Amino acid sequence: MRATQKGLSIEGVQGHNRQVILKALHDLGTCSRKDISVVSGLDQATVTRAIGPLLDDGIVEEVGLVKGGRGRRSINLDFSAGGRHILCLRLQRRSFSIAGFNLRGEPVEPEEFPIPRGQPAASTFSDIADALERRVAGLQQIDGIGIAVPGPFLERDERVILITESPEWQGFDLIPELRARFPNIPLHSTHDAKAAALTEWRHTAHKNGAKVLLYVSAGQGIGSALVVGGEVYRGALGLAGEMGHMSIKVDGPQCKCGNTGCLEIFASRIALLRAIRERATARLTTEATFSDVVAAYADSDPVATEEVNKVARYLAQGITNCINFANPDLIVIGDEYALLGEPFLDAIKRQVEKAVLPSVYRSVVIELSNLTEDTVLKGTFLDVFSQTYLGSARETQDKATNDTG
Amino acid sequence: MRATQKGLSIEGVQGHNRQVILKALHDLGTCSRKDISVVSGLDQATVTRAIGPLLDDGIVEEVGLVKGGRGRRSINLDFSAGGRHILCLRLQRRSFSIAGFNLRGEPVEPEEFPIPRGQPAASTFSDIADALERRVAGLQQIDGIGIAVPGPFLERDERVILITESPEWQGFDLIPELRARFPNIPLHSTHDAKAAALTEWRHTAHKNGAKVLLYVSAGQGIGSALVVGGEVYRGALGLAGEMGHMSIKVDGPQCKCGNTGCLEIFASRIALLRAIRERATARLTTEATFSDVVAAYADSDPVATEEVNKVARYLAQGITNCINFANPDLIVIGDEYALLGEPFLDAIKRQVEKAVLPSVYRSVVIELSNLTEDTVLKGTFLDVFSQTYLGSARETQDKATNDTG
DNA sequence: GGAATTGCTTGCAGACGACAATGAATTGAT
DNA sequence: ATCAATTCATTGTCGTCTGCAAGCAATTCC
Repeated sequence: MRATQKGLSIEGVQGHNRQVILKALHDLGTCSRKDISVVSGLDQATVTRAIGPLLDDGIVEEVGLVKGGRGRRSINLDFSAGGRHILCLRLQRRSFSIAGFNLRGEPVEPEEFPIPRGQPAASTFSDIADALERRVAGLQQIDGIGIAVPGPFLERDERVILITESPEWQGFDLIPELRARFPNIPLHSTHDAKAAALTEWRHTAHKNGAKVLLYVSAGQGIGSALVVGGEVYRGALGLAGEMGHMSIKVDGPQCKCGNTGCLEIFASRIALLRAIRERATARLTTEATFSDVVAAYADSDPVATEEVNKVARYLAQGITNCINFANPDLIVIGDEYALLGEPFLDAIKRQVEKAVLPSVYRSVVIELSNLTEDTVLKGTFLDVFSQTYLGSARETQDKATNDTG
Repeated sequence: MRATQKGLSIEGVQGHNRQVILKALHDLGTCSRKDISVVSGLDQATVTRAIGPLLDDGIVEEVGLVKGGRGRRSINLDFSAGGRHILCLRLQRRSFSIAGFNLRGEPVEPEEFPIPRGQPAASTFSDIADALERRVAGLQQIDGIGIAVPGPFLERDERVILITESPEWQGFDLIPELRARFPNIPLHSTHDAKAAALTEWRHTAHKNGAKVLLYVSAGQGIGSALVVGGEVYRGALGLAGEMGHMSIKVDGPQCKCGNTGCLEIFASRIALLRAIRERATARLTTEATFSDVVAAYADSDPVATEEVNKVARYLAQGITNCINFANPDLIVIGDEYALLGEPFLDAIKRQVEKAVLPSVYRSVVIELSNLTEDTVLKGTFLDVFSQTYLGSARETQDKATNDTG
């Protein structure tokens, strides 16, 4: 961190305050100039003057008058619903999803495309690029493209370094290729768990007043992300959050990553299904899917209960470790495992309660995600949106700041 | 994080830029107005105008002319060496240390006082308060007091929640008591590993260009702290960094903290000595101390080598987990274990190399601390200094901002 | 000793936000 | 129905602060 913080010139103040105002609008949602004035501490006049150009630029719009109260009704503001959009792509192992988002974060025509098994990266890339291209043509103005990729993702180099079970992408530089394809649109990439965490922050943590959110994405793999004060913690290379590869057993089995006893070996969906299929019963056969297990667990099937509880035990150990290291005050468990429901959550909570100091346990809330939208896609939008409009600098301070003023 | 960022008034700009300038001076060390102008991006004139009051207030002083070069010699600036001081206290289990620091971070007459074994907290408190009182009387002006405490420390409540092996302090509210004793001096408390990490950041990380430092304090206990861009990561309650209580063995022995298989059970000095004493030899008897082990390890004593290597294996596991979760680019191992030297470090590095992905291993530097000063005391100073002069807000934004302008 | 160089300081003008006053829209009491 | 009261938004004025440019200071090189 050599670069010292830059000083603020008098011109810089306006830009700074514009970002403050947009952040306030983003936090508050639909609100009046007065509201923004109050939370930002800026004068009403200053807010009015700052909003002006934002209206002209189609970033913010007036959305009618507020209802109740005495006196003049305030004019509600919100981010513009038309015109400017951010285009988001979520890459998964077997499919990819695309949606446009208006500046309010409302998705426009989300679509999902399958990726044929074993299809080479170049073909998939071509499918993706074509789908994006169609969207670019269809939307009025694209202010940014966001891409969420699975697995350990070296943000610095914008390269996925290992997608377990999916070697196709190895060596294919997706992000730079896409950037070359859309050279005029700022393109941001992120890790899917980090994106989902951001959505969870916005919808859950923020209203609880949480300061540090640990999001655990539990499903095929075990990923996680830490959100501190609204910003995702990325680490030096953007690799932070590989909770699945924290060992919970120093002398445990070898993992593909090189480590031994990784949480993922014990607690991923793959591990759970393997364990259950080994004990195949009439209900849960050797062909049992995760949905089958969810249903069986809900019905208190003994094998499902036992194996899911084992997973809960392991996951709780991983969570306990993260609590001791990162001290979050909210933990949200998302992805497929959220489907296991409250009994699963309770099993985790009971174990965590045993394993951390009482004063710490009291200070942390553990929940299952209950969002229905695609949190990864939405989080990808939030990431691009923050960087584009709210000035969340993610080090690579583009010199070509797109002139919003 | 309900509070939205505050906007900047035109007057606020000056204050903001003053902090930017002081940060630049803090980062650069002795330097000229021109140097500050360059790194901060502010006009030389602005720097000159900002420095004026700082000189008057005795925060900064001119320290002679710079040597080489053509043209007019620049006037070197540095923080003032006299006048203003910060008083720091480091509380340990068996002793406490006190030192004044001038604003350059140079300690003034460090002293260490023993804490008699079993002495009740009230008596120790009285000793501490008296010793501080003498310093307050002796130094010209005290701008702040910093206190570093060992063990899990609930910063929000300013209470130590569990000092292993030292129950005396349990229930005694040291920090509030001290604050009551020195009501006119801002008092800041921190966890010792976090303080040491700050010192390590300043002396090691900063010049390597590291972005995320993981400091591991390995000795009687295993603590740690993460420093991100110069700021210590504290978590929601200030409890972050309890690496010693991350489990490396889900089915391991029970720890006092409630968890099972905590790293501290396997890798603390206490564990190491117990293991060695159980295998007592002529050289390493049942009375062997840590120093004995260090000496024996240096001489390649087989028992010492074997047991220390075991500890290295465990510690490496903990470090690996932290790498996967926090993705630091520099790891410094400090406290007593640093005395074990390069062979110990190499053992750790070999193990970590096996357990993390190659591209990750290449991106992280692992070192032993080689600082000779008391890093905790110095870090306590840095913490208070940052909050007092550089505006590092640690949430509790005192309304009574002491007027430095 | 003068030109060139480099760093610090001063004069001036422009930008911007706070404050106060005005305008706009609405409620409720007379 | 009309007028005070209320509340939000907008406009005018003023003071502050920074950047720019010129000037001053100190030093080297010719």
